[in-house]
Amino acid sequence: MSTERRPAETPALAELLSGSCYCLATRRASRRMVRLYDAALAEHGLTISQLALLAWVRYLRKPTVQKIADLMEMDQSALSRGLMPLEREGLITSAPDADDRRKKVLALTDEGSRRLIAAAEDWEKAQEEVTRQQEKLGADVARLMAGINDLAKSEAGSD
Amino acid sequence: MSTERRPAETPALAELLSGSCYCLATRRASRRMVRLYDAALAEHGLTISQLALLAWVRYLRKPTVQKIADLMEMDQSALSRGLMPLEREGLITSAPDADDRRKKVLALTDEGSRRLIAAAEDWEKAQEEVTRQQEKLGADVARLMAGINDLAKSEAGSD
DNA sequence: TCCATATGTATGCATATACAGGTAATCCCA
DNA sequence: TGGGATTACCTGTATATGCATACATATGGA
Repeated sequence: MSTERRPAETPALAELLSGSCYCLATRRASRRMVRLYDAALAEHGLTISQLALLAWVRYLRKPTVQKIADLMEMDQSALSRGLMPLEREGLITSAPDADDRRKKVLALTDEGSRRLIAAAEDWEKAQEEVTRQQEKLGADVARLMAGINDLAKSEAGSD
Repeated sequence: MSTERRPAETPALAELLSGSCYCLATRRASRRMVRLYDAALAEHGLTISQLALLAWVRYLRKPTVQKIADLMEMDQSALSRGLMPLEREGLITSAPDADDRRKKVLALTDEGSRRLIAAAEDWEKAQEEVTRQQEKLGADVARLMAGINDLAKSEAGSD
């Protein structure tokens, strides 16, 4: 009954490109955010990921690779690699946990602490800039954040 | 007047880790989405990025690297590299544009077209799965999409 | 026509990320 | 207490991304 149509005209493909793909839309937004925040932090020689990592190390009582990976909802191996430039630059040190020598316990160096504090100020500026953009865009983006936090729900552990 | 406090207790750092960083929240959501969609497409040997790229190549009249990069709001160099595995596997071919030999005009192979169509069905399933999750989460995530599309606004070109 | 400028791609380099597989350390139970 | 199962981490491999830069091609005046 339906008229013949080329597979190309699959509704799915049109939908995919129309901007309604949750994954592509989210990733596009992510790229945009990362560019903005990384630019704001560039003068400190840190990326937003690295800033978050430093912050977790400072925050946790006993920061280990797996612990932080869980909190950031990332693969442990990715986190492990992300550590390297920070150790290389002397912002972080590590040592095996005395209680469980499999675990690698991280710590900020003084320099790491300084960089973290300094960069956090510019992080704040980026954060405020997005807030201002939100105001221009209306309230939708406030709900956006609520939505993202529901969708990417991760129960922040206590330790 | 204010009591002394360690820099560590900078409000900014607490805010950063609390989940209210737009950038980190968006990226976390992105990672989650990509895992979901990539898993759905794995049997076709395609990632969500690659699927989108194939779809654009099929959609545009004269698909070039820069054109698609603009549409996907990505750096041209990233797109250029993303092309390589697809050309290597024979899903895409390329040739210089006769009118402007700087431009690289892309085209799907038959195999590329088949893979695209087949994978689009599983993309649809992932999309539906997210939709179902949204229903469980309430209406917030619908607004999430609206927000994302505002925030990551990109005017889709005509060509 | 010739050069300065602009545009389209590719490459070098660096981080971000995931999955698989390997090793060491721990745990737990028969 | 002797292993098998589990856990924590690392490394190999591959894609995803961006920035700076190098190159070739176009384009537009002078």
